[in-house]
Amino acid sequence: MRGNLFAVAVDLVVLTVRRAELCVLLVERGAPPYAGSPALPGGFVRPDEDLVDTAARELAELTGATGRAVTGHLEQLGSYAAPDRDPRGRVLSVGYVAILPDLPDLPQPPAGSDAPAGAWRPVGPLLESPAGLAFDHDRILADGVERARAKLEYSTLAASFCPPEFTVTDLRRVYEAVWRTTIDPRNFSRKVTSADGFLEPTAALVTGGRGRPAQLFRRGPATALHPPMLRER
Amino acid sequence: MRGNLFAVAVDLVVLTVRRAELCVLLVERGAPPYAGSPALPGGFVRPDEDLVDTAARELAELTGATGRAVTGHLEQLGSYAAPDRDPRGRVLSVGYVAILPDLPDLPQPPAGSDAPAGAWRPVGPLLESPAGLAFDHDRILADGVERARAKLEYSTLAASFCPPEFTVTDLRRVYEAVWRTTIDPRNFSRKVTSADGFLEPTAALVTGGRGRPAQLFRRGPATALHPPMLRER
DNA sequence: GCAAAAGTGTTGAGGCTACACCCATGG
DNA sequence: CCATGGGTGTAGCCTCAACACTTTTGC
Repeated sequence: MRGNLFAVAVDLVVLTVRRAELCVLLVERGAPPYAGSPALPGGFVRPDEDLVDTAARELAELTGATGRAVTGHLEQLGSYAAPDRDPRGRVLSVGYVAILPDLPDLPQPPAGSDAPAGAWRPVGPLLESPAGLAFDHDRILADGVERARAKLEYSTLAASFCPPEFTVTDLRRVYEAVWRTTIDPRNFSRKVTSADGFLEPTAALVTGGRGRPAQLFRRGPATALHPPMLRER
Repeated sequence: MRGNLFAVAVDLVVLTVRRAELCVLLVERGAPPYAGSPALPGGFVRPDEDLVDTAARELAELTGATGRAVTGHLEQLGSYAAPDRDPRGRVLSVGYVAILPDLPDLPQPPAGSDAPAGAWRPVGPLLESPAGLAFDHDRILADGVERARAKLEYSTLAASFCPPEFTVTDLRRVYEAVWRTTIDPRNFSRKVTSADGFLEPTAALVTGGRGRPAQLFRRGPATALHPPMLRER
């Protein structure tokens, strides 16, 4: 074994859709380096943790997920270990992407936690003028967003942005927000309801809005989407 | 910064196609743990290296790439850090996938190197009865092969398995070997030659085989493949 | 000539886009 | 009644799988 050792951290790209925009959860750094700068939430891997355990623990701390099973998605994005990425020394950061439904009560820090409050920020401005985030988090964020955009095409990941029960329009708004595009509602509806295992109808309808009530769906067992949803080129 | 530190290694899944089979480059471990077992080639990250630099250095040592620019592909696969994956202590391994054309002179160790000789092994038996490899390399291998299989669908990665100039049949044999399937040669030819930026024709033809001589191509500038190549389901 | 491999033409099935049209609700 | 959003029908376009057919070589 060699003498050059690394601290290993996990940083999270937590994504959701709020008000028709793709948003990421950022925290403000309280200590140097980059004190006061916005950053991706993260922390060091503990002695007996595997990477995904660290990611899940961090996510639970952020969302205050005590018991409430968050219906989201969590996957490894990649590792970042440029020699000068952290002035304190050699730190390898493993990025994870988390997808959550829009939980209205999320940005409140759990009472008694030492974690700083997180805040949802639209990703658009962050990606266009990437000057703000600490460390190399601008790049991790960009890679995470690109991963999510790509996976909408050929997987059922979009349902992870939605609450347990949702309408076809809710799902379409996810695609439109993440891809920053518009999709024909009628063709979209036909496509996702006929894709095997994507959506399972419930008995309920949504009333209260204008217009005809919409069918409510739960996500089905499929994870891959065949044929894929096509993004415009 | 915390006191629990990791050694960080890079392990390579080096893939090629030989005799119509997808093969991986394995080495034999010379020292404990797992002395004598086959393993993925790899090594520790040096103090001033970024991860991809370590991967490229390891690959160059394996291929004896002194000057000869290898035309292949190298990309990060993911990180593996289960607490008990290495009996010596806490080791995080970053997997990389490398794609090379079939270089007939590869398994010879470069003279004077301390690296053990690598040997090409077909991946089929390794994936079907995964008992042989050291550490968690069976899983890293499986993940690397799955990455390569998936990327053939929507990228021009297959050309990285070929020498600088190749025929449409060479390219088709790559798909057939990696996917373990058969593809109609006539439809395949039309598809890849009409895909924008995938193949650039050269003036040369290949003679010497039976049948009509084939057009030689170089790889074009495209990296994405639209529309994708479809795998049977 | 014959086998083998490269490459072109054609046809039918199915997915996609675009849009006309109908359904069900709130005001 | 009418605006609004949910959902179905359908026509034209494009891609794909399948396969007949032509081209060009080695033997």
